[in-house]
Amino acid sequence: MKPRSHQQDEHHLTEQLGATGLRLTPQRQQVYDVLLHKRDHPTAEEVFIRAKKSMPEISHATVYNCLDALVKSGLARQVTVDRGATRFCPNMVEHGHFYCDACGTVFDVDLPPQAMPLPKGFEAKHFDVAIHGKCPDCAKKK
Amino acid sequence: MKPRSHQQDEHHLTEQLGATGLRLTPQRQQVYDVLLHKRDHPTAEEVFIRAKKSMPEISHATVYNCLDALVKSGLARQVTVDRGATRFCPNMVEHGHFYCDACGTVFDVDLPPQAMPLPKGFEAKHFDVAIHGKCPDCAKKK
DNA sequence: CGCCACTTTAGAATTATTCTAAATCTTGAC
DNA sequence: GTCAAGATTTAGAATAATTCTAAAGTGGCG
Repeated sequence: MKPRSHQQDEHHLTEQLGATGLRLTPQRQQVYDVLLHKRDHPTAEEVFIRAKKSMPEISHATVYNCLDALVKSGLARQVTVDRGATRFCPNMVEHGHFYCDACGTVFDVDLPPQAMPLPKGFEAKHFDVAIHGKCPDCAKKK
Repeated sequence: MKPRSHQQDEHHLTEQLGATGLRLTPQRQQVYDVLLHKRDHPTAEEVFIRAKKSMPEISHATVYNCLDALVKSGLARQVTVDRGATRFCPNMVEHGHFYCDACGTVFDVDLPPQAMPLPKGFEAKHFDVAIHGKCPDCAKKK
């Protein structure tokens, strides 16, 4: 993976947001940084808690707003693995999610290269693959 | 598809629930009937409203409880297509879901026959594929 | 400078789901 | 059959997740 300088990152963010008619704000930057920093598919609530550490005044609604902005402009994905809270992930490469029912960890998994065969007339914009089961560690412990 | 008599249905229900240590109750029967009757992937709330029509005393919590029971015993699937409410579907054949972002309809789509390639050690129990886009009707209208 | 559109904020409101405690029903042991 | 144990249902309260609202803040541009 190519490393990217902070300036390049910022430029990238501005570009992507701009293309959707949105601005780069300190809050959006911060929320995005949180996602990049620890890629453990945090919930909105977790992002809120982490973001507050370096930006204590940030509000709950802003985090939701920022996450929406990032998702809309293609900088993050929204991942739903179960009935609970929605999770977020900055990995934009086509991939699925494996949810371990035992420990709750969410893993990124590669998607098969060939596309999903859809009936004629359907226009797919986005695929969301969630796999439930046991991760190697928990499978062993069983 | 083979038609099944009501008695056979009931037997099937009892069997499936029994295997999970659950009983067949009138409420569970009713909730299952609702799912079978109109296969439009209703939310728990919608199931509740429909179930009340022929069983007015049924309670909110019971519908959730029954849906859980059906999902646990392999009689229904829980489908998450977006941030909103969870939906339910009695089609247990391996399939994915296409969600039309324009009209909100959820369609069942066949899944490619080959399995998802998982990294070594992972044990998959259940796949959940949600595809977002436009259904043929809405794609035309655009 | 000053307007206008975009954002953020705090907190209220809404929506979705789960919990609780009491009442009811089933089943199996006797 | 009768009774206790355990499962299930009920209404409503409680919690969790998300969205809305109104007011204040920010920034670029004529």
